[in-house]
Amino acid sequence: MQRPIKPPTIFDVAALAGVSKSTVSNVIRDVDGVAELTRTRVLEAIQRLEYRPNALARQFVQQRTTTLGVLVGDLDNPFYAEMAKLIERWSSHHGYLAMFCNIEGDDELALGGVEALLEHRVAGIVFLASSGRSPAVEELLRQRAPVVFVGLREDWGDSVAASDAEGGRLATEHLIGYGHRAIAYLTTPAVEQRADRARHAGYRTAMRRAGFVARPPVRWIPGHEHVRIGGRPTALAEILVGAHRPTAVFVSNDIGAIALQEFMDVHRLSVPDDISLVGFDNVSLAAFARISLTTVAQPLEDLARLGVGRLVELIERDGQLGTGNSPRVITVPVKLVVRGSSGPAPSG
Amino acid sequence: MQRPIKPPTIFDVAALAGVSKSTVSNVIRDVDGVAELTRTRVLEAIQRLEYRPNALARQFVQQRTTTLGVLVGDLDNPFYAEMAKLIERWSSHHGYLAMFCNIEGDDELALGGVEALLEHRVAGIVFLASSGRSPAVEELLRQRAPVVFVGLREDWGDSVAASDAEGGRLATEHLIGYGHRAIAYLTTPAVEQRADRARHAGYRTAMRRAGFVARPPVRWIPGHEHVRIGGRPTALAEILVGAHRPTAVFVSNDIGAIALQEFMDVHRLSVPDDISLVGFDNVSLAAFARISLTTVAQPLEDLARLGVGRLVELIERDGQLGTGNSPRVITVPVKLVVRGSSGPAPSG
DNA sequence: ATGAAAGCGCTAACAG
DNA sequence: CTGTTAGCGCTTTCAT
Repeated sequence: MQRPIKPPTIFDVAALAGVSKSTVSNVIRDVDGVAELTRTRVLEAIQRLEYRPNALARQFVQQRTTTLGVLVGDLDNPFYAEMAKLIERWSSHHGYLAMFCNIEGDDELALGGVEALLEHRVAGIVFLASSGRSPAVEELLRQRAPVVFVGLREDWGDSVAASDAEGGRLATEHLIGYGHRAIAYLTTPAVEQRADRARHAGYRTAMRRAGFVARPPVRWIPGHEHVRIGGRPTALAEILVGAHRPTAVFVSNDIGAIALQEFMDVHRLSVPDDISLVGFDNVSLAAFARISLTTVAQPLEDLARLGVGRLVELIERDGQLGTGNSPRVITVPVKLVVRGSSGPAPSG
Repeated sequence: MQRPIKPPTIFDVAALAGVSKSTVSNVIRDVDGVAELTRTRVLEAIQRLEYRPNALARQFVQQRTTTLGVLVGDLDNPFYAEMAKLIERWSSHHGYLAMFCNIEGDDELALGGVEALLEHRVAGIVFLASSGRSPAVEELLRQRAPVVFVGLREDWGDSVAASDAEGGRLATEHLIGYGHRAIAYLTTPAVEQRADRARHAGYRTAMRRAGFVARPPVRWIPGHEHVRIGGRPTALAEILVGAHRPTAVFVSNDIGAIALQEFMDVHRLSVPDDISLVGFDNVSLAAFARISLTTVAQPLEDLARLGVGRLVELIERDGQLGTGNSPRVITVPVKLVVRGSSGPAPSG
């Protein structure tokens, strides 16, 4: 473990092989027009020295990197963890290395993260979470790094996301089909604003079509005892048992739904007998027998593949996306996965 | 969104401020001995141009980066996801950016990941999972990147890990305290070999002390219907109901334990009435009412803090860790968290 | 088919 | 206190 000695450079290889740097470079980059004999000699020298090209130098001179920046909402949330993994996989599939910044819903962190990524001259940035406010936005726009939003929408960049509104509608219609009419929509900060609104819009559509009254979103931070409706704080327990209590709740994300289920468990309320629950995302957790959450499945695989694909496209056919181009919006379909957390409305 | 135009360089700033590059550099690096007036002028120019130092160039010339490579076992596993998040947090706390490689238990991927990290001249590497085989090992050793293993041990580098053996002992003693004597040890590939062995050793210690017979590890890949004991494949279901069935199982990791719980649920076996379960890790999931897994808690926060701390130490006081130094091994304590998945042994 | 040479943006001596 | 200069390792014309 003797580190002080510096790694060999292209020059060392050239010397050992008895050729010039350029020739070595040509061999490395696999340009043709190198004599077979020379090539072998160089390759041998590379082996002997355990030469490893300095990506820094290469990227520096080429003025472009093969690194993608990824802004993640919160790796503790399995939805993000699963997405992050897939993004990484597709990045490396395209020959890019992924650099993650976990922003934990914190705008400061997000800004710092973007800053760092930009300084490292990442070739592009994947947003798995929006920074909420816009400073980072402006940074990026002007700092001209290609950007793609995956799993959410922003109007200043390309995005690949599921059809949230349709998901909301499907979830709600499913509950309506079970005879529910007092259906609430509950959301948590883990969901991006846009997605949240779209899911609620889908919910409203379904309710309206069925002739039921749509309620405003119930905002909950899992772990807290109270929620907000409009601006008004109310005890969550009260909402679940009060006079206007819903017989079903559509929750904007699985982790939120599971947390709510947990809350109900603790308060001795039955799912789905007292209240049916439907989530959104279909994280792997949702499939466990003990959780068995009915949910709207997002095609994670597609989101990642299309998202990274689009970003790489932007990067590689570089800048000429005419100034005024409106962002490309890609939508992938969702589908309902019915499990045990939803059931018939109590008769009465 | 007009990207073609190149970002401003230190030279542009110098020109605008009417000073030399060095002066700008001095301002940026905050070396003292720059006239207040000059500094302001430079700062202004930086603002006006939205200049952002090129980390690539800086790192290139300094011959050192502020990037840490992280090899993650599998982000789908909440244990790794949680660790990854904490590693990232502590990295950035020390001024380093984290680059993740998700290796999904695949040696090829691991090797490729290490290769890429090395080419990017990362300042150091955190292993959250070992590469299993040793090629990557040799690479690194000779390529001299400081390395630290977090949550596992390897004999060729520093490590920060929980006291696995003690954890195994605690878990087993807990079960023994409940009157169990037919206790099995079950493990899955999600756990590193060393950790696995140490946890099993702890189990054996406890069993021996109590005068019970320790069994060889049951190896299970969650999702599969059969397991291996020694080399012999057997149906998992059979093991759980057969004549020699255990009344308690200590599982080497939470995700495995939860999967086993799931398996039992599906097969209509009760936890803990038929079989008690104890896991290892204490992932956040384990605390859910519906899971309620008794487990051995690893202090994730400490692991991450100490691991990154040690790595940074190695990096910053650079090479002189005498050639023959045996690796520094840091051990953090574990503690048992008792929940509902363990209970008294059936009387009989 | 190979080599020579000019930089990429920045830092770090060293002069002034 | 500020400017000059010599690289860092590599790619990329352009000659040979």
